[in-house]
Amino acid sequence: MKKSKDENTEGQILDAAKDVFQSKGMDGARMQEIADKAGINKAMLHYYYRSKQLLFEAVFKNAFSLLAPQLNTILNDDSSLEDKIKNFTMDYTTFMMKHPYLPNFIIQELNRNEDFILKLKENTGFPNLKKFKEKVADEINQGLIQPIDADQLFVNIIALNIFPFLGKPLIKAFTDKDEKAYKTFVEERKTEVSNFIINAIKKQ
Amino acid sequence: MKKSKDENTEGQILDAAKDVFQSKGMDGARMQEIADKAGINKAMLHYYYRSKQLLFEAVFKNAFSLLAPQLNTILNDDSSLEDKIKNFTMDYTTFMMKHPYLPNFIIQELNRNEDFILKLKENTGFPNLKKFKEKVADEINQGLIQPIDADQLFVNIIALNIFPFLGKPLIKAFTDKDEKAYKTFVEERKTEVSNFIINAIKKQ
DNA sequence: GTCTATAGCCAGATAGAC
DNA sequence: GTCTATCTGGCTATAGAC
Repeated sequence: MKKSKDENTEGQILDAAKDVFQSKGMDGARMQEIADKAGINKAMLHYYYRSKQLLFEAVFKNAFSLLAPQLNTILNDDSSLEDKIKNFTMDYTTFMMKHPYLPNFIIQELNRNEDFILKLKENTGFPNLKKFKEKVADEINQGLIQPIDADQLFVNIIALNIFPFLGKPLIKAFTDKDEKAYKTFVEERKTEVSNFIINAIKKQ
Repeated sequence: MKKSKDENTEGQILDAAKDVFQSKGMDGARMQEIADKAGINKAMLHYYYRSKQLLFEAVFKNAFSLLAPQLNTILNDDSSLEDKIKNFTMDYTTFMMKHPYLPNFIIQELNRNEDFILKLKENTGFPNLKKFKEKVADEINQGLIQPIDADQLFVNIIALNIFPFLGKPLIKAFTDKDEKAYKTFVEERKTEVSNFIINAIKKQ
């Protein structure tokens, strides 16, 4: 059975809570709205998750554990930097178009409570840049790419990929795009962004 | 007199509200906290701004009007693209290091209420890409830079500049930096980012 | 496990004295 | 203009019947 989550109350609550927390944030979310969306009453939320805070943490960890594996494309496989960048840009953008609230939710709640990330770092599977740094050093030594700090490159890559989803309303307003034009714009970034990055770092 | 804002109650309230709204957001902010910070009582907030919503809008418009002129560096002066990019990256990063809450506040509240940007667009002085697009087309025709869609380039530029402030907790965690190392990292981006962009677009 | 009813609290907003 | 006191409503959380 695939849909076991939808079949029990606990899973229905988590699904509903995900929707509400991701669109309204911790402070803006209402337990009543979560209950309504899950098709049960408020008392059940506390029966299963004890408090709003704990329910929120369950949703947040779930969201983060969905996002972290995406980073492994670029951090931990053995392909060339060029392939890493191409694959990551393609996969990440595709993934985000399916989960548009995710980046903003993560970013926002981490800014609201910076200690929260400490809990995440304790978990196994928290993204690690070691292998990526080695690869960058390696390709610089081989003369394949220009010298660049690996941290800076990493931030550039995720900035170019994540920002279009964080700043969607801003981008739509500045570039005068409606929803449809914005979708096309993001779709084009699947190749645009990797070309841009590769041009920036490749040896002339 | 310079500090007229601090001398009257209305200005003190706006200053306090700015601090609280920008760090807690609309939903997380408490009128009591704003009153305490302004050194007056809750009743005065309503006397001057009528409601929480209106006080929030005053703060938001104020914040946006601080941000918008920054964009004019890149949009509306007459220098070359290369100079625009260099100057914008330098100025914007310097500015943001002084107002670290600003980008996250704007982005977050626009995502919470997408209609909000419509109110801003009515104002004169809302950033416009017309001149920037002409400049890009011009330099492509002259063979100075590679062909690129002006909207994509614009988003790349602001993504690389804004993201480090939006994703600060994430960056600190991924790259294992403490507050001091993060500051140095951002400082280095003042030149790093413009070099990166110029490499990406310049004719080989 | 699931429900209804309600406790208990805290927020935004207002009345009215000074 | 500024204050204290209070209203009113909405929220999280729980008690207790089934």
